[in-house]
Amino acid sequence: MSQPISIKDIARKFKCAPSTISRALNDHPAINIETRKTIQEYATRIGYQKNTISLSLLNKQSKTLGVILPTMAHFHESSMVEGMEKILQPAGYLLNICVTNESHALERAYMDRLVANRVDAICISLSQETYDKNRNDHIDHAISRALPLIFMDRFYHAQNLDQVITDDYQGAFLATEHLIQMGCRRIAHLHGPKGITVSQQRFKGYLDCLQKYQLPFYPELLAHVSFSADSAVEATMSLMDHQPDGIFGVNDEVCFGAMKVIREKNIRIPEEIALVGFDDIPLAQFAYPPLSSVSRQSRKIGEETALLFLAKIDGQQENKQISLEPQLIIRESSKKRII
Amino acid sequence: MSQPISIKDIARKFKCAPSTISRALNDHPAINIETRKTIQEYATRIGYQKNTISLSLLNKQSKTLGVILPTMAHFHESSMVEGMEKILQPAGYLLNICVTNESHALERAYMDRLVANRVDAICISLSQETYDKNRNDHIDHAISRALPLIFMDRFYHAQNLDQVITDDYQGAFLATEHLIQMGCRRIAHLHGPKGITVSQQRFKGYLDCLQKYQLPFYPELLAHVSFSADSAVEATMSLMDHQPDGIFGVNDEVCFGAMKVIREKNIRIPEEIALVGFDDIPLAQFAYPPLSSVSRQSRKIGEETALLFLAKIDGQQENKQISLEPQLIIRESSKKRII
DNA sequence: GTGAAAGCGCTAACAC
DNA sequence: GTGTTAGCGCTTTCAC
Repeated sequence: MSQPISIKDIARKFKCAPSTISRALNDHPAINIETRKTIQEYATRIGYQKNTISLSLLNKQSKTLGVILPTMAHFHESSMVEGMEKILQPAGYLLNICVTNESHALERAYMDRLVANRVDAICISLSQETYDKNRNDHIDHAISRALPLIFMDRFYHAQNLDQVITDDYQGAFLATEHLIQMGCRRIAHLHGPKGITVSQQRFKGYLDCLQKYQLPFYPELLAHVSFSADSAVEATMSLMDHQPDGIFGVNDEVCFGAMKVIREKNIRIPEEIALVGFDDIPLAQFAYPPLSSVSRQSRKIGEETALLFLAKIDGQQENKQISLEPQLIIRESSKKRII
Repeated sequence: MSQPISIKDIARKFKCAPSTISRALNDHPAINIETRKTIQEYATRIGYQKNTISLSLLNKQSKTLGVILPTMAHFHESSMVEGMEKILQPAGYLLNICVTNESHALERAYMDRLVANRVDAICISLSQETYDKNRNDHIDHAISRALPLIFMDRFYHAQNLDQVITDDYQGAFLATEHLIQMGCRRIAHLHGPKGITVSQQRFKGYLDCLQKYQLPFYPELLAHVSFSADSAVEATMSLMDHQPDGIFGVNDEVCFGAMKVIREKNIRIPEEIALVGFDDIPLAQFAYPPLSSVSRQSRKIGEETALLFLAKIDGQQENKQISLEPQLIIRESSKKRII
């Protein structure tokens, strides 16, 4: 493996000092303009690439962000990443992406590694295990390091930190309210994994909305699922014994699972059971029937996170909590024809 | 922003040389076992984290891989990444993920940046524009640098390089053959974006299969789509004028789009039109009716890429082409009841 | 206008 | 068993 070309190699070629080459390549005005051009040309020709590692060491900034995510294989997470890249690529930043698979141990390990790598900030969506076990020392540790830490999507209970989240509570409220307005009176909820804030907030929004409209909460109309369509099959089956006339699912995938079960029982959607999901994945409108959903602007979460980071390194001191408004998208799965 | 603790700080504390601290932290046998323990304990207590940047500079390896992808928001790509992480995290590698959005310019920019960052290898899934414009100098340049370069998923036409791909041709052949065996005689194809190898290979598999079974190829049964469900709507509409009795879609998303159009025309699936997609995304089995699909083991592509990289840095010289077998998953969307 | 030297944080070869 | 020194690739201050 041939060694990459260094500034010294070029200096030897031109019989001058490395510092001259450095200046020339950085367009330093002190260097003779012609010498500059010649050197720059030569450098590109032989394929010289600055070693940014040495610069990181020197400048104490790596121009790299750490991103820790519980998973990657959902539209929501990958959209967040795309949103971040959109803003950060032009700003010269690279992303170190780490998938924890909801494991606390991996989250810790990645956190340490990112710190060791001297990333300029860490953007994190906490793993379920971290919530479950309530083991936050790695988080507190990072905070005490004065390493910018931005919570994306899933928030962390602590005095004002930097966070960019969607208002899951409000989104759930909107979804439930819509079902009520469509005439549903026995609204079931496919509850996400316990302990995850996202699940809790959506459940809370659902509950509070029922209460506001003075509808009773039936515990038998609650079923737990993970975030997959698969997990919703059994859960929906169990709900079917209790005649729901509406279902609010913790995300769109579980609604796809529920719809399959409902169709197979020859129950009509939305006439007999109306459905609303969450996330508004691209396939939601291609469900049968097209699935109503709460959009949480996944891409925007990524963009806002990136902008928040840029503001921070630009000297912004105070921490900021950004909460994005969810948007209810109404499609056939919930359009009961009522007066 | 408080400076991170360095080995020098610890040395000052213990009134000894930095090298002693370095040795102690690395469990060097020469150091008194007790001193070692004391120093290690102290280091963890005050939250010392080795600066891996300086190590990268020293060892000329960054323990980081560059991953360049055209997009991130599809099951296939994000699964590949998850597969890579699964293998590479335990091996101590971090991933620099770059999304090109199918843009050649971004691909170049990212490539340069990754080289400048001295990543230990680059795993790339080429952008459409790179194929279209046939501008490969950035690729050739990387190759000439002796920087390990692994082509994932979308391959590069050149003498034996390292590549991990799925046999798209065979997958398409299987899908088409299955439709023929189900009695389809006028099989339409939703052709992916022009120029992309994946699209071309699938089209070729479809064509060759028709030929093998001596079925004519009807140009009017070909429609072009991007990889989204949305793009398939118009394309499928245009196909409907030509009475296809089967559709092979370039991926599952476009089949979701096609199915919506077909359902709205009250045409029965699979009786009148049978469908087969590609990728076997998790939602395929929750389509209405459940969608047959060719699985291309996305996660495994990532795993194999990671393993190939590990083998390479372990000294394996020859380049390797790994082609993963696609698997046809038959569901209701293509199960015509025939004798 | 250009060179020499120091230093970012760490390790390893070489002393003692 | 521990200290000294050099050096990874680059920039920058200070000379000249």
